[in-house]
Amino acid sequence: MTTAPLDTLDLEARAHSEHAHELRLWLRLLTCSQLIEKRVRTGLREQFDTTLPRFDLMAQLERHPAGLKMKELSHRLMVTGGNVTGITDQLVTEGLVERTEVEGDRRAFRVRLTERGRVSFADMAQHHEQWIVEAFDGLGSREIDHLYKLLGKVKGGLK
Amino acid sequence: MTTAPLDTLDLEARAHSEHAHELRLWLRLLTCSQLIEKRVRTGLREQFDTTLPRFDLMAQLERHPAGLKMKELSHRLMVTGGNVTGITDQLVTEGLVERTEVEGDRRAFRVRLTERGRVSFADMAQHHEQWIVEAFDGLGSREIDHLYKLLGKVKGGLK
DNA sequence: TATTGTTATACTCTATAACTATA
DNA sequence: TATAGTTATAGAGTATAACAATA
Repeated sequence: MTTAPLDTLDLEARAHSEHAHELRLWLRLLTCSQLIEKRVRTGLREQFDTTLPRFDLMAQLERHPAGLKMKELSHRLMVTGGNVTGITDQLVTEGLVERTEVEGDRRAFRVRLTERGRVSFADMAQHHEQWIVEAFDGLGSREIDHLYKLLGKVKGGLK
Repeated sequence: MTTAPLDTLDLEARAHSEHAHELRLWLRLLTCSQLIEKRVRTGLREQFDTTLPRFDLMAQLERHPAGLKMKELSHRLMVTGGNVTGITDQLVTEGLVERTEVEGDRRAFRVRLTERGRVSFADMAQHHEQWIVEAFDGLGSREIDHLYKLLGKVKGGLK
């Protein structure tokens, strides 16, 4: 049984009612996520003059060297198409990604990293990894695994 | 031991490298958080024509009937002062919160819910709770507790 | 007709820094 | 001098809807 803190100094000061456990869990999940995300955003901005959505887009492309269509990117990044166009435009301007033709469908593009984009991403990813490792510093590897599995159950229920 | 999925359709397609476990955990945490947050934002917008930051501010005030100073709100909501002023202004205009004087310090205000704000918040909070309960539907109460504790460790390491 | 992607628009949230008033 | 709060600004991120080109 978990005992509720009487009060805290952040978002978690919100839980009450009969479903207090679910609410507290959500607020803590949100707080953790926001704190880590804030650290990542700050790092990306200060050290690489870029943003999280741009990093995320490049990360998707790094996993798919052949490239991804705009619509696929939109789906994976969980944002609407117009936004992907905007972010892609920026990255194209900076020479980090490129639009290539899709044979058989002249409406679509396949977006992929340029060589420069790959080099740039590798550099950022290395630092990004460090920030994340630091964020979970307090957990042992079994706890990391366990947390991963529990969140998998959450994620599965959300689909 | 957790086995990495070969590929997924969302942000989690990003993990690699020697610290793959930490990275995967972060991406899953982020995905869960984003999905739930998206549901909450959509619900607040569609059913109450409001936003998450506004809801969060009101939630803080509901926990502190005597009111909170702008600076305290800023700290608890993890945003800078200017933003709190903006959101508070909106809520004051709509008659949901009010600024009251702090005796002994004429620079400061104490912001608190109006009666109308309390009623409005209670309504929103009820629906909000439902969305959250649904989000964790797949978990048993012991898993909820366990997840809460593990995230507590994460949170503790971030401070 | 449906789909891919772009454009245009508007709005929310955010950080930063300069500013006012008070301590 | 320091602190509480506001104002002004600029930028990031988002959703929506109308649009063009192609399927």
